[in-house]
Amino acid sequence: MSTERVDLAIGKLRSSGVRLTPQRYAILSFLMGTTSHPTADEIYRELEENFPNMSVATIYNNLKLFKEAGLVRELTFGDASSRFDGNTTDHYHCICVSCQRIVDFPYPPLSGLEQEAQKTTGFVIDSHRLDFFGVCETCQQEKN
Amino acid sequence: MSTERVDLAIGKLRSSGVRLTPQRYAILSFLMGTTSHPTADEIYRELEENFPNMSVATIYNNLKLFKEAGLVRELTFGDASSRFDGNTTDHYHCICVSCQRIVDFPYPPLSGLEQEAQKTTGFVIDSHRLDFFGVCETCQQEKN
DNA sequence: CTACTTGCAAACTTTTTGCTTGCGA
DNA sequence: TCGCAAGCAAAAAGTTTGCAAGTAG
Repeated sequence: MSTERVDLAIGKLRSSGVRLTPQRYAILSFLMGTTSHPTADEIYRELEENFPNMSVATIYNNLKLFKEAGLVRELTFGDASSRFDGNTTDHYHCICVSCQRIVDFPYPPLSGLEQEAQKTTGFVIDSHRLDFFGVCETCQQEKN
Repeated sequence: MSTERVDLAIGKLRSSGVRLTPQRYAILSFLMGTTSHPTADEIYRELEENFPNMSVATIYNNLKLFKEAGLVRELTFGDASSRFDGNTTDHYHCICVSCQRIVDFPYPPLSGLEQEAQKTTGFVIDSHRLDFFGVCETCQQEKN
């Protein structure tokens, strides 16, 4: 992918006093350039080659920073570590219960349902998350 | 709440060779009788009074058992430990981003959307989870 | 130059596991 | 009695924190 979106995001960060370091750039650009929804550890191993001395703490620090800046989303499931999604456009997720793969499901947000939930519960809702669980195509074939 | 639903659930368990112990019964009946979506530790502290010697491992073992039997659902969020829901009827959740409270939002399942996701992603979907994030009524008032 | 960041290691939290004793059926 | 379950403690896994040294702006 082009570096444009990454540079734009980094620019946004820098305007609020955040510094640009090679590690930070690498983490963000890896996340924004993949649809694999990696764990912190997967990011760590991916970047290890280029940053042999990088520590996991740096990964976590930056993921937290990106999350707070709204550049990245954290996805958690019961039986595993958090996964991170550098795609913040509208979409939901399908999770394979067999191989844990996460696949994007692009779909317009359920705004009507948010309003419904507001009415029913009295909450002021500002976001929602929808995950589907099932078996991916690859794992379906392996069953044969 | 009445113990009927609990007894029914326990009966279902027992028919598959699972024994009824006082701890097991207490954990399940507490979960089925609350809408507070407690963590394992909260369950532990709640039952501590009646079972001073109970260990956390017992809580976890039983929660796992209940989950596998479909009597209980596990809810996970990024920044905290798992929460457990003894209500397995159709509903979604609203999570307060301020006080972390979880409130049920009864709503018929989005079966149409499951089919849509199947078509788009090639998954065979068998369930989904929908969470709304926002501010609950109590926390809205505290802001004033 | 001076904070912000990194790297490192230790600490912490949550959950799981191994093993012995206890107890439900 | 027999085998599942509880209790206990230690281990595992993921994430956070404190601090010294490095570096971006």
